[in-house]
Amino acid sequence: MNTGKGVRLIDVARHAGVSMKTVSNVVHNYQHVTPQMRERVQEAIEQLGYKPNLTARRLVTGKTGMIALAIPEINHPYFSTIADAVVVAAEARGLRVIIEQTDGKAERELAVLRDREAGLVDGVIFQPAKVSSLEITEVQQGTPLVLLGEAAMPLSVDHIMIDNVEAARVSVEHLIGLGRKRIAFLGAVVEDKAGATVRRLAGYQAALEAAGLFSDSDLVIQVQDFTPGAAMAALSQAIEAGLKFDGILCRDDRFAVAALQALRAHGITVPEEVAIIGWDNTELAAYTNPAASSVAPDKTAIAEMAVDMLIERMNGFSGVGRHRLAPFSLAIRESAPTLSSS
Amino acid sequence: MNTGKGVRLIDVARHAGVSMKTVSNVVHNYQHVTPQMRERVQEAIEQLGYKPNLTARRLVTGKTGMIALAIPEINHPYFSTIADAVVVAAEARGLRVIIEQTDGKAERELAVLRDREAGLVDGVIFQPAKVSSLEITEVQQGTPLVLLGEAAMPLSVDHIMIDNVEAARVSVEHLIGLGRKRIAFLGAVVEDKAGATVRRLAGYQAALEAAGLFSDSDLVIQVQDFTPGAAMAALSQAIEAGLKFDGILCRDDRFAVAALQALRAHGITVPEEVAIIGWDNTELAAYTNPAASSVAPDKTAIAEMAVDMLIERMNGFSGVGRHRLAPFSLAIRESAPTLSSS
DNA sequence: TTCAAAATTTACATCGCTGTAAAAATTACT
DNA sequence: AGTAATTTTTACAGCGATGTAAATTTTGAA
Repeated sequence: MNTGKGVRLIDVARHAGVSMKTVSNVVHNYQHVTPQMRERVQEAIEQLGYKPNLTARRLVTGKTGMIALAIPEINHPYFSTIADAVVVAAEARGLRVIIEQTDGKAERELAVLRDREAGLVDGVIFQPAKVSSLEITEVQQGTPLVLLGEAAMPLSVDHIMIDNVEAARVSVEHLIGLGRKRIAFLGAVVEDKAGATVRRLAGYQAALEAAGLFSDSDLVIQVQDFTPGAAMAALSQAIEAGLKFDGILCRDDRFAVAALQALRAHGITVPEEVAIIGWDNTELAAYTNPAASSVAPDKTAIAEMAVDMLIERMNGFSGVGRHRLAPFSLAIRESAPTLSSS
Repeated sequence: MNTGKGVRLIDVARHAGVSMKTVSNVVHNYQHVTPQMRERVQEAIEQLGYKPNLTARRLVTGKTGMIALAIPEINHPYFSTIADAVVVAAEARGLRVIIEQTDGKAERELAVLRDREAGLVDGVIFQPAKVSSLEITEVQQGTPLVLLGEAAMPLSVDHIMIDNVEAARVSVEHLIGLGRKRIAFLGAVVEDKAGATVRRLAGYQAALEAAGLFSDSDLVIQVQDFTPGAAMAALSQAIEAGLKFDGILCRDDRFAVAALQALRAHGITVPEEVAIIGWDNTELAAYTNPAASSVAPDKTAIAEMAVDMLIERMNGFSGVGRHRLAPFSLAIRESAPTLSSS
């Protein structure tokens, strides 16, 4: 009998008077096992309370059954929803998820890719914030990888995002449909050089031009960083400097919340005087006052596409990077309602 | 040379012309290695790009270096903050975290407890919602476990929460200090039988009685479930039934948001006519309009206490369950400001 | 009944690393 | 210099499961 704490395969085998491999076959539901043998082994398993040791199994198979999800911060309404969706999607496919926070720091993002210790996970889903496409290709070691978001998308790596240009276009179109003529963009974040901002601005401008509206660069409001405080300060300053506008497309829901606060502080009504659309459709948007309309990426779809693509890679697919667009919609709420109720 | 993909310890050993154990010693910074030997091995490690295989290491040591955090849902502002804090605390102590969502289902909660035997993680931090103290003791088999929250706290298991009675008392005291006389509690959730509600109600009542106020059971508002919608419906119904009150202590921030919406829908001003205090001090509370005061559990402290207690258990401590109270404060915002600004 | 083919079961090497105990090299002390 | 004490390095047996190939039993056809 085994002296340690755990019951091993060999303990079960001896107890049932069979070989280890037969027990293993029963555990794995291997088809060529006679019913009576299966029953005998099953009984031994239950009597001894045997639980397979995953670590040992992994050492032999070389698979961990785990994937990593690396995101800037868990404690962010968008990312926590993505994390939720990825965990659910992975679980449905028999995988477990380790969540890694990069804090949006380049160094930590690289650490995720470099994979200091091998064999922790079979693959990685990664939403970068700082690291460039080039750095990713240089550092990536052959561990299956799927990228999320707009920050980096090297041609060689699988990647998923929503069509930001189109989403921005649709949003601005919605504002125009409400009769708005001077629509601002909050905001162009200084540290976000190559990412979402450019695409969203492109869609923003395209919609304006398509409607024959003048796109005034003063209406593109610069924000120092990603905090709501910075957005509120930037917008307040613009208002106080005399900027006039009747609609705002916000870079994310936190900025939308900041915009609501800034407008309220200046006695400007929403949506009467200014209509607002946020981005990400997080819980925040539903709970503000007034509730905020928001671009709604299909987070479940993103997660499922990501996990599926990752599994294909883990199963040996090695084609060039696939770049997919996930669906999105526009969640309509009070801050930029439909025309009928406006 | 190794035919497979990974460079192994033995490959490094041969390359450097030393034994495997010496390489292992260098990797582990074992002190009794001569500097020149260390350098020689280090060079081989770098030349070959060796990464230790965690799975193999685990099989030998029996430690995984990972802990599980089991919570009802990641995508909830309170739990995502806790998750954040636990990940940070664990990482600072050299541990990685697997996050498991139980969806608040008893079945999944039990699965979490049973699962540990499989050697996936070295310990579990678990915030139960449904499972009883008895069930936990029955299923738990000596694997390190630390419980969070108010739902279950078997004597035999380590446990952390804030002093709910005291927190409720302080909150109601604050409302009384603002001159409020009829203070409601939103809400007593039907399915939460033995948990937080009882404690918070006790503190609520204690504060009322200490101030010589009548505690009217009509002011304890029943809510069907934990969704904001249910809370909003319950409060709206109470208002329409003619219930009068000038302050509300809410069970959590989502309820506080719901209360704000219900009051607004009925044209009742906050904080002038009704002052509101939420619970958990999540991001939501800061972003509502008006911003909501909220009971603020010290989430960092909770996470650090939990990880530290778990590590002690993992290191062999086997005393009786320790029950600790984590600090909390009252985050004051517009919905129930300080007297001077009210 | 006999023998080849197919279905079950077995024995054991192997995955990559670490712990142990022993060997070798170095240092310290008469 | 000679021997004991100490430090450094080595050899190799596991950790607990699975994959392979061989051994055994069962089945089917002649």
